[in-house]
Amino acid sequence: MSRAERAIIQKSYTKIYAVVRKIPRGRVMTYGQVATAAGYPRAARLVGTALRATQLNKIVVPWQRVVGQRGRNMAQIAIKDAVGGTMQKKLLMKEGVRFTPSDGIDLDWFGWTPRSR
DNA sequence: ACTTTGACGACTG
DNA sequence: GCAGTCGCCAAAG
Repeated sequence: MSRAERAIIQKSYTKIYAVVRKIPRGRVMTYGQVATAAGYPRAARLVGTALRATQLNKIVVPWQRVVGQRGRNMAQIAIKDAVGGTMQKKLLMKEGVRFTPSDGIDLDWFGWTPRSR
């Protein structure tokens, strides 16, 4: 493990990863919800930065379960990061998450919060 | 030390 | 529904 990795992990990212790791299979959380649950109410961007770091540092977290507003997938992730054609949408569908015609997710059904089940 | 950027979100017009 | 603005906090330049 490099110094850079430890440095990043030790910071508040740990809280964010902890939250993400708790998301059950087949459920999703929005960036905003994760930020709030981690203790940063309106820092949705921080979550994005944190998840980005996990990929660069090969940290294992179910990042595909973190989606944008209303469950809408961010276009860039779907296309870009497809390291091997693995898109977030595909991964989620594999877990049983269903998408609306406009690529949205019904958060009332698939959404999850630390205190929901 | 300062500025820009970023897997975002809420609010406004 | 869409475009513009501001807020957040950390990393990168």
